[in-house]
Amino acid sequence: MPLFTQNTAFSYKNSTPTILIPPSPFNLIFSLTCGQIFGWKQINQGFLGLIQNNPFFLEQKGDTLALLNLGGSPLEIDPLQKQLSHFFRWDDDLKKILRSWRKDPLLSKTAAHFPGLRLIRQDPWDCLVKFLLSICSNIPKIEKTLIRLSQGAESIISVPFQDPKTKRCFETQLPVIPSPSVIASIKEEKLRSTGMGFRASYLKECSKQILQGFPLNSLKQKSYSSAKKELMELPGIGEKVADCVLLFSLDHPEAFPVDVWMQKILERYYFHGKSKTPKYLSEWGRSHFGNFAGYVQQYLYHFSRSCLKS
DNA sequence: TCGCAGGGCGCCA
DNA sequence: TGGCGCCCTGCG
Repeated sequence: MPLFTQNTAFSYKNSTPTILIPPSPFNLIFSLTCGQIFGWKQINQGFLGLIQNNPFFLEQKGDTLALLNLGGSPLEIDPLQKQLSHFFRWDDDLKKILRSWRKDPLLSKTAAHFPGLRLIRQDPWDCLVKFLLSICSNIPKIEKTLIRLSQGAESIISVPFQDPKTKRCFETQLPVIPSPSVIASIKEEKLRSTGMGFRASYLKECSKQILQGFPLNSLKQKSYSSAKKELMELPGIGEKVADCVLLFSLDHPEAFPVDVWMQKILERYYFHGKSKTPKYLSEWGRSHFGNFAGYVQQYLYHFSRSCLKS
């Protein structure tokens, strides 16, 4: 059985949203579609997804953010504001970060392309699982696997939704990542049958190690290099996945994940087309761009994928 | 039918 | 240290 099911179809138009004033600059669409997070469903200009396993519908209208809490229990505005602020890293001074890019023509260009793109602070276990599944994969495939995994673990959340334009009602399924203890108890063959293939052994072994006391959450308090070293001792976590988990969930905004898209744009614009290894580029990125190299990475990554496909 | 892909790993030179 | 094949799956 799903953990949570609404009795009546949720209609955005007939519901009263909570209005929040996000800091400027902030852009919901860029922040949720730039590739740093999986599992959010875009419905017209809004998004349906989970924050700390509670379902929300978010829609930005100019300088305000309309938010509908689709969870069972009502939430008060102050804790909600804090939750959103934490999730979207509204505590980062993005204006200051962007000002420091002025001397770099490429960064200035990307900042103009995606105004208000913010890093998101995800749950560490959630983030680790999703980036483990991203190894040699793509977003549609990852999302299918997440649905099957949470269906198998009976942790899926179903939200009936009425499209405000077409009036059509449909059920949206939002996958909740099963806990390490649940995943560790699932047979590897069953994990494989969700479509994750060879990643199943990585996921199961990571779950076991976390159950045995691997201090995932406390890596926030460690230095970037020692946190990364520890993370890479987990099976299936290499340079790139470790940097993604550090950047998107463990409060290390200096992390600089380098995948094929980042490699392409960095070699082209900073190394005159000369070939460099991902490890070299990741270290270069951190030392060249400094404490908030992760923001540079996200803007360059999104720019590379959106504008340099050819 | 086959090659490929938003890595990681183990093997080998 | 770097190059290579393999790992699952889905897609063109």
